[in-house]
Amino acid sequence: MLLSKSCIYGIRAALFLAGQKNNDFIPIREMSDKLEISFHFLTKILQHLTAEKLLESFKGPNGGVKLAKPGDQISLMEVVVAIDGPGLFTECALGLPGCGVMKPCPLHDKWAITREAIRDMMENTTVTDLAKRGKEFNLRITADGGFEQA
Amino acid sequence: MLLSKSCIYGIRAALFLAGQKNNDFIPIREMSDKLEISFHFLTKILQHLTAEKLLESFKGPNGGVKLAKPGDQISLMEVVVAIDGPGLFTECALGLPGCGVMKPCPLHDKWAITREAIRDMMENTTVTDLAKRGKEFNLRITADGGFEQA
DNA sequence: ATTAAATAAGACAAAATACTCTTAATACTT
DNA sequence: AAGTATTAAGAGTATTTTGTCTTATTTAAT
Repeated sequence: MLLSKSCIYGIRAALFLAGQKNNDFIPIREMSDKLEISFHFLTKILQHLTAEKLLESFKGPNGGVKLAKPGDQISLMEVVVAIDGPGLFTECALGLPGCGVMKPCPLHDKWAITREAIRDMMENTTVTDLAKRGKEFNLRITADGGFEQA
Repeated sequence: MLLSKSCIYGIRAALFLAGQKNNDFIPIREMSDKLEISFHFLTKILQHLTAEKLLESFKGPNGGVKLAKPGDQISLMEVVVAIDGPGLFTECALGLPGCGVMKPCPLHDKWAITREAIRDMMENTTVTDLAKRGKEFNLRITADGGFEQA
């Protein structure tokens, strides 16, 4: 699997936030309901994204989480790195430590190219890109619903 | 992580076999020693590859495993699919069931392109390709050693 | 036949990941 | 000040993945 489940949940949450009209605090409970993700689990993931400065949170009534900066300045890659770490974009496909141009594995060259394609795609895709697209075509952000229903 | 550890071990074992002079049965113990992989764990993985018809095995003295067909007819993708399943090449990056052109997620189009790049690379790379390259430049197939030392 | 060399199979253990629950802390409302 | 809505934190559980160990089975060599 390319991304961990935590990471996928984090991305879906970020898209949800990027799709909001104005960047108000949204309660995690609302997000967990609409995205069909366990509240406590999602909370932990969002806490982590808050610690990583991608989100801001606020306690108490009218509290919740929101994007810490405009969604068109948050790339997919940032979210992935924040949750799964940078491994996908840096590590050897065969898991050999220190694999690189100096000490490559047989797959190094080919994988380096493919890895860059993944990085390119994720670096050049912002959460706003995806949210806009999602709203325009009512694309799915949950198993069943469309983007707006979420 | 792109590939599971089991899958990585399976690939490294396949490269080891593809790098042999002649396609004789090689004892798993020899492979586990040289590749620095736990014997029993590697055994389980190779049993699986045998069940998937990518390897042949033989019991008893002078037994072991060998490639079931010429290494230039075994793509990296076959090994990956045999161990990790086809998910990497077919599934939605956001894990949404049934994501596709009919019911896409916001990432679908971009991921479909990247996914094809991964597939292309793995479909067009054979274990012999990698083994040849490994032998030519003595590339690493273990954490420390070169290809031949393995 | 006996022994030794090997894979096959499956139980078991450990570690990582995914998920749940409870309690604490914070902030708004009345 | 009290009550309520919310995130924060961390303990606890379940599942999956990874890894170990033991026993059975097959085959060759003597």
